Amino acid sequence: MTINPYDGFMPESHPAPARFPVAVDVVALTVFDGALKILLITRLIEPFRGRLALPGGFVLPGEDLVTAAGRELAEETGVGQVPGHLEQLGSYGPRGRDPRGDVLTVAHLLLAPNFPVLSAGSDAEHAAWYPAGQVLDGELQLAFDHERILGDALERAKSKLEYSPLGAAFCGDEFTVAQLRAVYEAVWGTRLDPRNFHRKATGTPGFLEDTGRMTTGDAGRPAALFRLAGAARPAAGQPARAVLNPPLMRPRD
Amino acid sequence: MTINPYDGFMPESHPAPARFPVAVDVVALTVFDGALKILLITRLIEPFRGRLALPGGFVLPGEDLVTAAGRELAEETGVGQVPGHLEQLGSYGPRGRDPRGDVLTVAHLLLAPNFPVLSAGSDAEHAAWYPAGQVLDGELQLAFDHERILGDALERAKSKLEYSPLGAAFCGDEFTVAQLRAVYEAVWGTRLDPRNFHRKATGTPGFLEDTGRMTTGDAGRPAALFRLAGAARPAAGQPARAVLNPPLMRPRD
DNA sequence: GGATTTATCGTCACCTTGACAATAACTCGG
DNA sequence: CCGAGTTATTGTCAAGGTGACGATAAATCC
Repeated sequence: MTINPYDGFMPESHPAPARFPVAVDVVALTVFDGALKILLITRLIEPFRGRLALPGGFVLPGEDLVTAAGRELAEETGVGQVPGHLEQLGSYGPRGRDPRGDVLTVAHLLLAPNFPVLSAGSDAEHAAWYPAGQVLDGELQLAFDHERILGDALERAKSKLEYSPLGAAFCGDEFTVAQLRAVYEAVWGTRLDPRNFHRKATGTPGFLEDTGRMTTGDAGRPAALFRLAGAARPAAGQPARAVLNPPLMRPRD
Repeated sequence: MTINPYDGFMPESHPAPARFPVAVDVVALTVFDGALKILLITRLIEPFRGRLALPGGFVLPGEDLVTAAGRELAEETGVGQVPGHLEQLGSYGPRGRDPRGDVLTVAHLLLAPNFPVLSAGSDAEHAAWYPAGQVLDGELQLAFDHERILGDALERAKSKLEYSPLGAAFCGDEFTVAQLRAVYEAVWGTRLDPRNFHRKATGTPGFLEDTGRMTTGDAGRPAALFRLAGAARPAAGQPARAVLNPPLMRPRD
């Protein structure tokens, strides 16, 4: 009699389920210096030693997917807590993506304000922000199928900005309309008319909430500080929030 | 010395990755009799014996996710080939969704024309179409976390109709504007003005293509038959197609 | 043949958007 | 302190899309 905690998976005439290593990867995006940045680590072990890769790792027994994604992020950047909006992107594999064998990976998308990355201290890898454009241009090559995942992540991010308030996830708690616009411009890779953007952002009910405070010290006229309105703020981790309706469409050509 | 084909996953100081059974589930949707239907099987084995569930099963060694989803669909319905648009929905678990232990499941979404289901012949389960509304109303209870998955699938389907041409995936190769409208009405659960829908559907460049043929025999004036335009047709399985721009938004209240 | 049914074309008021003018309110360099 | 420069914000206007709904076309049903 073998000892098998999963005997229950083998009722009459059913084959035992195959078991796969399951990984989580995180496409962490942020915006600063007017450009969209992605968090990448330099692999110090084979395979793809020396190559840049998405932060990630294997799901541990007893972990859920989001838990594992948050843990990997924390381990490889030194942040104490997930600093923005984390959502599942999609699953890849298990075939043909890891030379060591079949691995299923569940990719996640993090939209966060710029947060400091402790590349020192993490034992295994250097983490740093890289311009997303350099990856797409082929200037930077990623390990595994991470370029494909990044491509999907960028498309998801672009479309999220259209119909959800998640652009604000790139900003801090309080931000100006111009800062929010800079996010849209960086993610979409286009320029937006400041006046029309201002009208749409402030005119959409349930999107922005005026804090009553203003910026000071910057060049030019002070700007009003906004925060995400309560209706648009993510409720305790769960549901991606309601809709920007009608959407704020990115220019198509 | 143990025999372990995945030794490569254990470089210095890294723990061996946990391995999970990986399942695929399929939320297959179709529209007929003016209502949105979902394909469900009656479970003949524990757990949840006798309960309705999404068709699905474990990923076999050497399979990819979509492959496995297509195979399960074929096994449990008798169809020879995936009859519509199949895409990944998202992954659930691995914790707390199967009483036998941790199982990761990758849910898929199938949007298909009504196809006949061979409930006889499949050895393990009865498959049949059920009104999606009955599940949401609580009249039908599903096994595992399948109600949650169904909820996510319906939301995805609703939003896909807004900005993608995939509503046509519910229709056959050729269809009338009214048939397409019936799809939208069933999925969204709303009535749409036939005249405005007609204007939008036929007026959107790259969406519909007039076949030149007409319906005959039905009550009322004959309708023109359309097909999905080349630009909107899915190219050889891969990319979900371009955008319905501006979108065809569902009425929000 | 007239009633009914369904498809399709038009009209009109309203709203949103893109382009862009005009001010407002600050910093900066002298 | 002053004008120049910079950024924020408020408007204006025309074009295009949408919702509501009238009118007509072309079949089936009795």
